[in-house]
Amino acid sequence: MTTTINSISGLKRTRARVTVLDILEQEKSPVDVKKIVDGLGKRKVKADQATVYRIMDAFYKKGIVERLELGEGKFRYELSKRDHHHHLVCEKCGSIEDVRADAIEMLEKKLAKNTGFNIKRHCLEFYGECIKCQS
Amino acid sequence: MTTTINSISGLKRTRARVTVLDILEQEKSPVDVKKIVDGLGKRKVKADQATVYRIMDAFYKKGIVERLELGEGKFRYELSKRDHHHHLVCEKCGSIEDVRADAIEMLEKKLAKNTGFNIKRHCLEFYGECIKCQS
DNA sequence: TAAAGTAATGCAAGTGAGTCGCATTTAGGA
DNA sequence: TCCTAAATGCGACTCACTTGCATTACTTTA
Repeated sequence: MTTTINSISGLKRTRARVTVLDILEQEKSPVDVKKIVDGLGKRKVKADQATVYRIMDAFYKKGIVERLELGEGKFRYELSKRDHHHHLVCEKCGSIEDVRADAIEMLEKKLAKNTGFNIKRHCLEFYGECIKCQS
Repeated sequence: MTTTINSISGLKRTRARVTVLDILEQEKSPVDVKKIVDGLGKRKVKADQATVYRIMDAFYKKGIVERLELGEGKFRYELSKRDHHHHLVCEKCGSIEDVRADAIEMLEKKLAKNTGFNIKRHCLEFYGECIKCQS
């Protein structure tokens, strides 16, 4: 299934935006803005970095992408998938694997009930060493 | 219980560092570097921001403080407490409450077993609306 | 308690991520 | 095809954080 801008009203279907979506679809790991700008360049689509920041911001606000902070002091983005998931971040090689953790949803409900806090989303990431780096 | 630098070998006990620890003890919520610099100023301890960044980095590497990214594009710090906890971040007023979520530890063990990933730490934060802001 | 050596700091400049204002271009509806 | 709001490019700017280097000040040891 490919993500299209048409499916989200309010955003014009520009060359840059379409190509950004394409880049996000190719990538299995969350990407930063720099990588997106590079990816656009490779595809002969020139777009200023300010434009890319604005695109990512628009996509984020529309819920088209998720925005992650992985302890690097910058944001990474990935397409919002239907299956909510989290990440295993290797602190040695920087690889990022997806991982499901359904138990969180229940925990979230419980916490909301106990604290009265209206929890809308959460962020759960695991850091350590991937299998390759353990050898 | 007060945190002391003596208890962690390898760091000199300077005025700035002692005062930073004091500031962290006073604060219930995780603080950013700006607030620490301000806090030092209020206590008549002048310290350059570069120094504060170096102090926080040293504390973080020694495990004296935890370093958090709460979706703001900057880091916050809090004293490493014996009881591991997470945060409820209000997206309206910015308040940050502590919350325990022991279930995570079990989940982490399970994930490590299933994936082969050597998980060393995790980051779990909840975002939404606090009770006050719900009125 | 003074000297010495190393770690910490101040200062100033630099980097990198992200933002903003404004003039120009373009998508897409009339 | 025309018109207009939305999107973009460009340049300058902010903000978090870092670095190099000269100076200061802990702490050890004599």
